Amino acid sequence: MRQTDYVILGLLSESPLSGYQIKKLVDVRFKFFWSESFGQIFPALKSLRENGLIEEIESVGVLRRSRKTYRISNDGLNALRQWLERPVERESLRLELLLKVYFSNLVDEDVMAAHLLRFQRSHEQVLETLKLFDAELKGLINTHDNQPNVLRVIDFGIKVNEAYLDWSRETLRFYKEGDLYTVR
Amino acid sequence: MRQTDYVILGLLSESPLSGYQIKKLVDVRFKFFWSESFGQIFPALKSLRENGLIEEIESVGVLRRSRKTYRISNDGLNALRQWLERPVERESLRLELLLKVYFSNLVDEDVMAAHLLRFQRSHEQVLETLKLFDAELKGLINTHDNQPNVLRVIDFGIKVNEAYLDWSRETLRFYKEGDLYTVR
DNA sequence: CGGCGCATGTAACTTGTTACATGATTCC
DNA sequence: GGAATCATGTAACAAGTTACATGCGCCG
Repeated sequence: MRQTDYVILGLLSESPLSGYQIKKLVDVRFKFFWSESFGQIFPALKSLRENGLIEEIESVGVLRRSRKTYRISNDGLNALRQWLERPVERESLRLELLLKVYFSNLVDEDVMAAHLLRFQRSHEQVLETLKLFDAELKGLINTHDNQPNVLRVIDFGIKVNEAYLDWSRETLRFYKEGDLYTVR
Repeated sequence: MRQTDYVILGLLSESPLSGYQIKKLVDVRFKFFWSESFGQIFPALKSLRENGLIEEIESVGVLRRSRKTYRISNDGLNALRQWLERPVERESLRLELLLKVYFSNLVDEDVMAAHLLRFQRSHEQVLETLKLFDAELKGLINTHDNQPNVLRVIDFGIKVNEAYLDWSRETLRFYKEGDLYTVR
């Protein structure tokens, strides 16, 4: 079982979904700390189904396009619970930007400032989105029963992105007023 | 050219190193935002050498074990500079823990508290190490000319890990006193 | 009727990890 | 002499991305 499998099981534990919908949900909800591609999702759905952890259901109701909708099975729910209980094994952060900062004595400070500015803008964007989600969720009282968990996840995003922005503002200053540091 | 190639070129731009030493340096200096395995480093060294970006040199001086030492070539230095100037393309964060928090309404709160505690302890450790580095680097005045850049990288680590810890303390409280939230 | 968004899927590729094989050297 | 560490390397595998093929349905 891959991590992708558990992401899928988790999302299906809330409601039945199609592969396409799963991809969209991951892109929206998990954007700042996770990603999945179609190339991972569809094969995973296939194998989950073969192992009886999910089932294909008829898309009832509205006349939908050709869309396969899946729901989680009891076995699937058990597998999900077991995974949730196991200690977290993977955590990865890879920031090319920090590599460039580390070696930045080899390039012009303006170039680095441009890198930093892109980083800053992109995380300002992320932060803004997270704050919107946060406000939205706090607005409606207890619609979903996992709402408080979701708030914890969003709060992580907010705190970390604020730290990113703090750092990038300082670092931008460092590159722009570089002379103050090097010339004394 | 893979990212691994540039990491190697960057480190070799400071001083000649062997594959094993490169691995150790990455583990120590880049630990909190990057990693490389032997399976990436050795093949990369081979191809960098074939393309003339690095050269094998004689391990002069001390009677060393069988160790191949490499130094960067002019072409290598140019390639490194060009990469440093190109916009950052990759940035990835994958936190299984947040996935589990998101779906944590399906498991016991004690289980989640245990996950959180492990996360917290591991990042306390990282933070401590970073603060030691920081103090050490600030102690000696201008030994390396890229020292200020390195301090910027360390500062990133400190800020982000502090944010992690802030969040994990809050979240731990949330799971431990869960009743306050759900029962009202 | 053309383009866009919805929708599923696969193949090729790149990237990254793990396990293993091998052997030298140092330290106790 | 045996364990730990230094050191290089490969093979197999796992994970992840990208590009592509295909086709439906809706809207202007």
